[in-house]
Amino acid sequence: MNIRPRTRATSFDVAALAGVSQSAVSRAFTPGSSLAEEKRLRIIEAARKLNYVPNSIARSLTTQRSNIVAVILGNTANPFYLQVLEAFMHRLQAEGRQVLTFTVENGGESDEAILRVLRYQVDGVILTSAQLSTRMVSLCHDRGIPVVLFNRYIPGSDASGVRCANAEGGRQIATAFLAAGARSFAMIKGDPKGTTSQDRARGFVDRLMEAGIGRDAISELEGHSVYDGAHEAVVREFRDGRTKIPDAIFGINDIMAMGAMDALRQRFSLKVPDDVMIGGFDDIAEARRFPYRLTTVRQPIGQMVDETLAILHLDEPHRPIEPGRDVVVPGRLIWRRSIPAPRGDGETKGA
Amino acid sequence: MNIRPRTRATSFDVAALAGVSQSAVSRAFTPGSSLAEEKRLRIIEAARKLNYVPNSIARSLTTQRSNIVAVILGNTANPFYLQVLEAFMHRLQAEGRQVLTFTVENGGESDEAILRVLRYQVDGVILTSAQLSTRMVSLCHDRGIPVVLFNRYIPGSDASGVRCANAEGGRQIATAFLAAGARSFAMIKGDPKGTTSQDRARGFVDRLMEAGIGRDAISELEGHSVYDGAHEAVVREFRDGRTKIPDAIFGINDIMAMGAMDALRQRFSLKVPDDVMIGGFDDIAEARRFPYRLTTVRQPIGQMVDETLAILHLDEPHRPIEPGRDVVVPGRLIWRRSIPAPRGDGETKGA
DNA sequence: TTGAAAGCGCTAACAT
DNA sequence: ATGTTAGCGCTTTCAA
Repeated sequence: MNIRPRTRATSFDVAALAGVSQSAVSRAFTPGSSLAEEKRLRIIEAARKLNYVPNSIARSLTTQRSNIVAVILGNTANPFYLQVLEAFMHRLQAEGRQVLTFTVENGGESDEAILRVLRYQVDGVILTSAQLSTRMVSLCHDRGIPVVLFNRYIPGSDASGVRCANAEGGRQIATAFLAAGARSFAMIKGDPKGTTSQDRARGFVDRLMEAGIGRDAISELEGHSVYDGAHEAVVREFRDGRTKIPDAIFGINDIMAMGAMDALRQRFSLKVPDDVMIGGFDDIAEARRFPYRLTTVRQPIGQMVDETLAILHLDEPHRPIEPGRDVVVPGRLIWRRSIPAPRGDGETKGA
Repeated sequence: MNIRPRTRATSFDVAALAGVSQSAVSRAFTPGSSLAEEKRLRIIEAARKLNYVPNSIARSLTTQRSNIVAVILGNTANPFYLQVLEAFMHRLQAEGRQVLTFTVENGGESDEAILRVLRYQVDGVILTSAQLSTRMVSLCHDRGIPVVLFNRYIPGSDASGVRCANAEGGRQIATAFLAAGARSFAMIKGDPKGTTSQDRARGFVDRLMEAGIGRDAISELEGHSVYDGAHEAVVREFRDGRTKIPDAIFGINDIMAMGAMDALRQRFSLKVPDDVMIGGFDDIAEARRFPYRLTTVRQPIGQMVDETLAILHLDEPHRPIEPGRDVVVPGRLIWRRSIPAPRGDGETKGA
C-alpha cells in the first residue's frame, strides 16, 4: 500500500522475484503448459506481490489472436438489439473473450466501424442491423476474420448470416389476424434496405393474399424501425379521418408495434384488440408488459447467438471461413392479448 | 479480388511497395508527423493496394496507450444503463477510441471484470452500478489507469464518481407528492448496497418528515432495481388486502416505478394518478410513453458523461489521477401524468 | 525530412 | 521441465 510502482510489473519482474526465467512466468499463466507445480505456485505468489497482470496486448502480438470479438450495432433504439448485445456479452465473457462494441447510425454503413475494429485484430465481427459493403467482407475474410450478420443477410455475399424465419413469421401473424376475423390490414415497415423488414412484410402479404385478401386492403406505413417512427406514421396516416383504420396492424418489430399501439390509444382512443388488433415481431421484454401484452413472433435469441458463435468458430482459428452461409432458425408465435385468441386459449406461457 | 493474401500486410510490405522506409509508413499514418506530402500520398496509395490496416495492438505495445476504454455494466436490465452505455459509445467513438464492454451480475462485484480489462491495458475504466473493492481501485491507479464510478460513489474511496443529486431528487418527488395532497407513502428501493438508492430514499424520507409525515406513514419495499422485482414487491405487499395502498409510491428508479404502476393496474385495477400517484427517477425513454407518462427526476446523462470523461482525461495520460473526486450534477423534475400537477400546469416539455 | 535500430511485453520454437 | 532466443508490428529516439 505504501509504494506506488508507477509502472506495471512485467513478466521479467515476476521472474526475477520468483527466481525463475521469464518464460516460466509465461507458462505459469498459460493453462496446460508444462511447469512444476511448486514453481507455478511460487510464480503466482510473486505475481500477486507485484500486482502483475499479464499483458494481453503483447500476447496478442505474438499469438495473432486478440480474444476480442467486435459487435457492431446498427439500431440501438430497438431494445431487441440491446438484448442481443447482452446475450453476446454473456456468452463471450464466459468463454474468456472480450467484446469491443460499436454503434453505427440506424441501418447505416458499417464500413468505417469495420476498418476500426480491424486495427485491433479482432478474432471475429458480429453485425446487427447494419449495412455492409462486400468489399469490407472480403477485407475481413482475407485476413482470416470471420464476419457474421445477425438478423440479416446479403444475398450473394460472402458474409454468413443468422436470422429468424422472417417470412414464415410474417405468415404466422397474418394467420392469427385472419383467424381473429380481420379483413383490412396495415403493416408498419422498418428499414427499407434491410432484408429483415422486407421478408416479414412479404410473408405477411403473401399469406393474406392466399386467403383472398386484396392488395388494396393492405396498406403500408414506414416506421423506420423505431418507436417514434411508428407512432408518428400512425398518427399521420389516420389523423385526417379520411383513411379508415384497419382491423389489424402488423408492426414489423415489437418496438414499432408498441409505438403504433400507443398512438392508436392516445390519439384515437382506440382499444386493442377490440377496435384494432396488433401483431409484432421479436418478443422483447417491454412488449410483454401489462400495457402491451403483444401477440408476437419470438426470435430465439439464445439459439441465434449459438449459431452465430458456431459460424465464428473462435476456437479453431485455422479452420477456413465458410463463405456465405445463411442460417435460419424458426420463430414461435406467442399469443398474448393484442390479437383475440381464436378459441379462447388466451395467454400462452411466456407472457 | 483474385489473390487472397491469407496474411495481413504490414508496414514493411507497404514500405517496400512504396519504395520508402518502414518508419515513413508509420509516419504516414500518424497525424502531425513530418513527412513530405508527395511521399505520404504514395504510401497511402500503396497501403490501399495492399489492404493495409495499421495494427493498433502493436502500436499500443510501444505507445503504452491502447485507446480502449472499458465500460463495466452492473445492471443491464435497467434501460437507463443501456442508455448510458450508448452515450459513452457515441462520445468515445467520436474521439476515435474503442469501447470494451463488460457486464457483471446486477450490483455484483466487478473485481474480476477489472482484472480482465486490465490485461488489455485499457486507458480508463467506467463503472456503472457495480461494486468495486478498494484494492482494485489502487490496482488501477497504480498503473495509471483512472477509474470512475458512474451514478455511484464509495465514500472514502480513491475512485472518483459522477452522480446525480440523488437526495435532492428524492426530495423533489416528495415535494411533488405533498403538493398533490398525498399523506401516506411507499417507496420501492433498489440495490441496498448502492448509495444511489439509499440517497434517493433518504432525501425522500427527510422531506416528508419535514412536512410532518410520520415515519410509519412511509413503507419500504425492495424492488432490486428491476421491473419484475418492483412488480412482485407491490403484488406481495398488497395482495392480502390488509395493507392499505398508500396515496403515493416512489420508485427509486423509473423501471421500478413502471413495474409498480403495471402491478397496481393489472392486479388491483387501480388508476394512476387517481387512486395512487407514482414518481420515478432517471427519465428513461420507456417511462415517457403513453401508458406510463411518469413524473420523474431526469438525470442529465449527457452532462454526466461529459464529467466522467473529463475526470478520465484521456487526452493527457500523464496528468496524475485525481483521487476520490465526487462530482454531483443536479437532476430536474419532469412533470407528466403520474402525479397530479399542482396548478394544472400538466405536462412539461419533454413528455 | 528521412532511415536505421532499439525496444514495447509477450509466446513459441528450440535446445538442454 | 526449464531456459535461451528470435520474433510479433509498430513507435520513437537518434543520426544523417
